[in-house]
Amino acid sequence: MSSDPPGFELPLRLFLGFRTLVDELHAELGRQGHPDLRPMHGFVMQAIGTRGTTAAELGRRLGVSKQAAGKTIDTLEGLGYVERGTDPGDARRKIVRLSERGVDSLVRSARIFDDLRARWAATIGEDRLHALEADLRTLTPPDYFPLDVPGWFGGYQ
Amino acid sequence: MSSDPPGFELPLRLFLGFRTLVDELHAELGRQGHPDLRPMHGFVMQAIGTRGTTAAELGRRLGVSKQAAGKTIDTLEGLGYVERGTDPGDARRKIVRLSERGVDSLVRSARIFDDLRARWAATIGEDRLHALEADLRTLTPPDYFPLDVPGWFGGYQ
DNA sequence: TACAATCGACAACGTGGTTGTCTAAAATGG
DNA sequence: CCATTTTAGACAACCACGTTGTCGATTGTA
Repeated sequence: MSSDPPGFELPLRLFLGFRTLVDELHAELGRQGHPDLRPMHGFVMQAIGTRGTTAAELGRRLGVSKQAAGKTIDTLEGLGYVERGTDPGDARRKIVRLSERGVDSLVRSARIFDDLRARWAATIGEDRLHALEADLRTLTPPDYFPLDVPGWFGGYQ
Repeated sequence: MSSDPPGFELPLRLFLGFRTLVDELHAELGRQGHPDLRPMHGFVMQAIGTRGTTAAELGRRLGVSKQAAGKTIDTLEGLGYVERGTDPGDARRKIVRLSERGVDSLVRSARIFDDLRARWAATIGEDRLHALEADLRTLTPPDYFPLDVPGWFGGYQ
């Protein structure tokens, strides 16, 4: 099929779709009181979850070292999105939990993403969007959540 | 429509699709003699093009400072993928051109991406993949090529 | 009880990004 | 024609995020 698009357009479009959605999310998030959040912060907080976790566990979940996870937690703690506590059953562990502000940002993010999805559905149709999501679900690994994006893309080794 | 997927799945799937394709590209690229290329290098070389460019122009094209573009060129030059030359008509400008090795990596990348696209077409069907590409083309800006990914995602401001 | 494994912290380093400053060369304008 | 502004590239200082290596403290285990 010589009429097929060249293969390099596909990754570019996927990235642009991702970037467009995330940029619009953060523009709106900024208007709603969270101007200092970066794209990766949302993924990290999602990975922390409502039950909390530790730096080492977070690192494993995100595919980065525990030191890198610890630094990111430092940043989020400085911004007021997470809080550190102790584990009564294990003096080594320090539990990281979302603060009220952290939960608020996740709630708003979910709502904004729903709105953005609705706009996409209005543009190409709900059936087409549904098919797009279904196809991507087929083509991508199910439980994969890599968050080493800066290093992965730019190359820290 | 309470049966619609939550909005946050869409950006995640788009990113995973992008990441899956690029990871498989670089795995194969590594087997074909280019093990030290990072994801961003391909985008940068694509932006340099066969006609060559300058650091300042490259920075404008990629949305980063000329200093950042210059550093990336330093890296690619050290890896042997680009070469610096002078501009006979303007002593200030230093033209950056793809080396033979750089062109080879782009040719191989294009072929590998075509193969990966064919595999996706075999999985979900050429018509569905065609629709997916067409929809993404509708939903994303046409001539946008942002390469500040590490900073954009992680946050250098 | 001695030993191994785990957690969190610290240090050193590499890479990519930024801004600011500087010199040289080119474009502009009176 | 010359003075001024603009542009390109190099250099330095700095920040963010990643890595590996090391360490003390705590927990699990043979």
